[in-house]
Amino acid sequence: MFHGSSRLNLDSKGRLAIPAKYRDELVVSCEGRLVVTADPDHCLLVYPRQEWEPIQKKLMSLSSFNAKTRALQRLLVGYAEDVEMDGAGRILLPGTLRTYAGLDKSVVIAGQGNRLELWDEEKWSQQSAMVGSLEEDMPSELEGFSL
Amino acid sequence: MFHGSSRLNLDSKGRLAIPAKYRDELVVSCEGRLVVTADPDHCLLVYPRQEWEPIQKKLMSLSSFNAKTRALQRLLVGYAEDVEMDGAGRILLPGTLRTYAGLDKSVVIAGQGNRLELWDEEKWSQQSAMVGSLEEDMPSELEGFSL
DNA sequence: GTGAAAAGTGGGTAATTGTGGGGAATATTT
DNA sequence: AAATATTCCCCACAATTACCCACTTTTCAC
Repeated sequence: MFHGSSRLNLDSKGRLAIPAKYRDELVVSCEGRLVVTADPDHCLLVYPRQEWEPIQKKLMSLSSFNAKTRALQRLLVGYAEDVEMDGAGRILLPGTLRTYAGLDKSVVIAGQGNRLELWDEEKWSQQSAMVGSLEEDMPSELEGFSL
Repeated sequence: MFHGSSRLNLDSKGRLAIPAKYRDELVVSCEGRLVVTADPDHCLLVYPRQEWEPIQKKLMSLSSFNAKTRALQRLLVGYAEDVEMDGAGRILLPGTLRTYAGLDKSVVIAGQGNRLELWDEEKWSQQSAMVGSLEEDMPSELEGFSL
């Protein structure tokens, strides 16, 4: 399970050096074979390959006759790219994904359980600020849940 | 299962170079024999031939006494064309289909499980943006589903 | 503090992939 | 039958990517 975040830079070729704290786990769990895809909130999701596969399967098994579902399938599956870590523990982020998430240089990588998330630094700050007032409009799932 | 997308150009003759990452799979699964057809969302669908056949069978087995069904049959089956990859891994897109999907030069090809989708670049961006507010009106199928 | 190891950074080169077009062969139209 | 357009097969150039090596900075042990 991934957690914690780091601020780091993409290099001039659009490569991302995976922080050492995640690297070992990734090598063990999937030999550096990852899937990167787009998230509706305009960040990128990074999964070990075998974590991703059931998700894609599930997604594509949904009915095609609902516009929201189709849009979700197209986004998540359509953007999902296989990538592999190079000898130095880096991955090359495909241009389409970099564009989608507005990543240029300064990014934040954050562990989120079974996946990592990749944010443009600016967007990450806004996102952090957005939690705001937790009191209102919390979904009912959270009834009785305490931190 | 296909996934991931590329931005590429049709050449002046209306040919599409299938990206290398899909090419091998297509050669293995159907020796480059494909079926291209129209999608209600004004993109094109590209199936390996043996993936398409059961879909067409299923479609034509539906009752003809429903206007929506008839429209769907006419679109999908009526536009379906056989195409083959040439030596360089390219397919020639029939003019009718190119017109239907509004493809001129800049297109996006996206893997969607058992098929590929072909979009005019502009339309693809709009489509990506459409996921928008995930919170509202998600189909009940997605209850309890998490990424 | 000093040295050794690990992590982060940058770039060169070769191979693969994407793109464009020439021209022969085939089909379509007049 | 001639003229026109379409499709196919080929080659050539351009762009991108994979793979490798080298250097700098940080971290940690002693």
